[in-house]
Amino acid sequence: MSADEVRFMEGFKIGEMSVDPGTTLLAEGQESPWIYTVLEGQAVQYKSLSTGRRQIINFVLPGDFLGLHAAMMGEMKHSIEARTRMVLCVFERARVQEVFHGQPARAQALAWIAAVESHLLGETLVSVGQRNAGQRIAWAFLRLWRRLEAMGLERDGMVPLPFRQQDLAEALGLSLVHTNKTLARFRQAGLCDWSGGKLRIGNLAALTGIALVDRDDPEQRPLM
Amino acid sequence: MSADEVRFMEGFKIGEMSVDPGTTLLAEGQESPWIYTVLEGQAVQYKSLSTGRRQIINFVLPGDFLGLHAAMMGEMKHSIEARTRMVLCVFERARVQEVFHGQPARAQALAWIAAVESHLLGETLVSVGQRNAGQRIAWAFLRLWRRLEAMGLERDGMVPLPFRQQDLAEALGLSLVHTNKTLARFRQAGLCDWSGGKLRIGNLAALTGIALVDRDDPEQRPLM
DNA sequence: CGTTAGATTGATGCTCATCAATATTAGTGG
DNA sequence: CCACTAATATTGATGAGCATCAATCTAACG
Repeated sequence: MSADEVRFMEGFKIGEMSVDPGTTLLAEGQESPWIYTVLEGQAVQYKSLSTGRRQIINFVLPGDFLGLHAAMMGEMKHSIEARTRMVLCVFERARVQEVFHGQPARAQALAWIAAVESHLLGETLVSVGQRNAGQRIAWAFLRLWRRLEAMGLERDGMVPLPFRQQDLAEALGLSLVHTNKTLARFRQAGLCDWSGGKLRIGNLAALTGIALVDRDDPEQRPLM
Repeated sequence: MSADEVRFMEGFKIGEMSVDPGTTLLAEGQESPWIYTVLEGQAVQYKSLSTGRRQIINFVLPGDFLGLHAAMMGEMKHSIEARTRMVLCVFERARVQEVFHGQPARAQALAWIAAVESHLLGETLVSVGQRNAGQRIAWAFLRLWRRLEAMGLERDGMVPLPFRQQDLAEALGLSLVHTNKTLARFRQAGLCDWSGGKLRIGNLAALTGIALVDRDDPEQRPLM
């Protein structure tokens, strides 16, 4: 996935950009003239409800492409908010059209990105729809761990995970309190420890066992 | 969306195909040589867990494109099972590559389809993650009603909805029993009546009020 | 050193899952 | 055309998981 995104951006880049934590990169309903890929930093992608609730759709990691909906549909269908300082590659949204005329590899990469996004959302839906709190958290941690490790961000058995418990709760359709208590149980059981913005997996096998309610093989998955 | 799909298929079609209810059109993990668009009939799109549970990812209606994941990623990431007799347009998966070389409109249509799919999955995730049983069902009914009505399938104030309560439950992450009881409440309240494979909306305003916990305007949405 | 964002912990009760029957409908073969 | 079977829908009872409310605690920061 990352390889495709890199291929997509080459020679198409407008510039680089650096933003502070808390910055809203793209806003729901907005017709941003820019789209991005993430070089450094992490963010959350969410949808808001009028009640003030939010559903976090995805955690944004280095290598991710931002603005697919803006690129294809003109406007964003969710918002993206930085959780750390971030460095981004900036592209002009309007020029996405060109890609489909005469740049087949890039066009395909874009469609690929979209297909993978829908695949991952499907997986998330399964988790939120069918699993209990512990299973959802275990699943999310493993998914994040794998991606971050694959990006080479693992150090001393830990990966950077600079989100709030509230973010995780909103990603998994849980309350903050229940998320907190489940995290405490995991920590006590030595399964994993997420604190200070770092995630450490204490017992990979056990955590996998909890998360593995589906038919996926425990091996590395190509799309993560 | 439907318009794009039609554009995608023209002059690319291999043949038509008719299947009986219960047929599995595409199976999770399978590398199908075919992809489809739906001319008639309805189906469910789901992912299975090893526990026997299933998460229904989407209800498939006429006009839908089937096999995006197979087209872009080689293998299906979910299964599709017919719930009625269906008539389908059949295409050769292998030829999807050609689309990106020299058929920009079709390539764009494909990317559009993928983007819309990810958008709709995001909406579903919000529903399952943030709303209670009644809200989820109201939301699902309105979504289905709009699409079916837009397809011209409304008749006598009813649209065909040939799914089981179990299907709806699995789509919304609810138990069959609770779904059934919520449907009974809705029926008694005169909000809507789903029985005999037909959905009738009794009180559109009230149902919308229940479902409308988000910021969407109550008007027709372009992507449905 | 006060202020604020985030994390933690306890108490309470509602929503919803689960178990278990029974009712209904549709489909099938004699 | 009617018993027989299987699939689906319906209803009641029970309790677990989780949301919610309300404090308190910790850490970062100007």
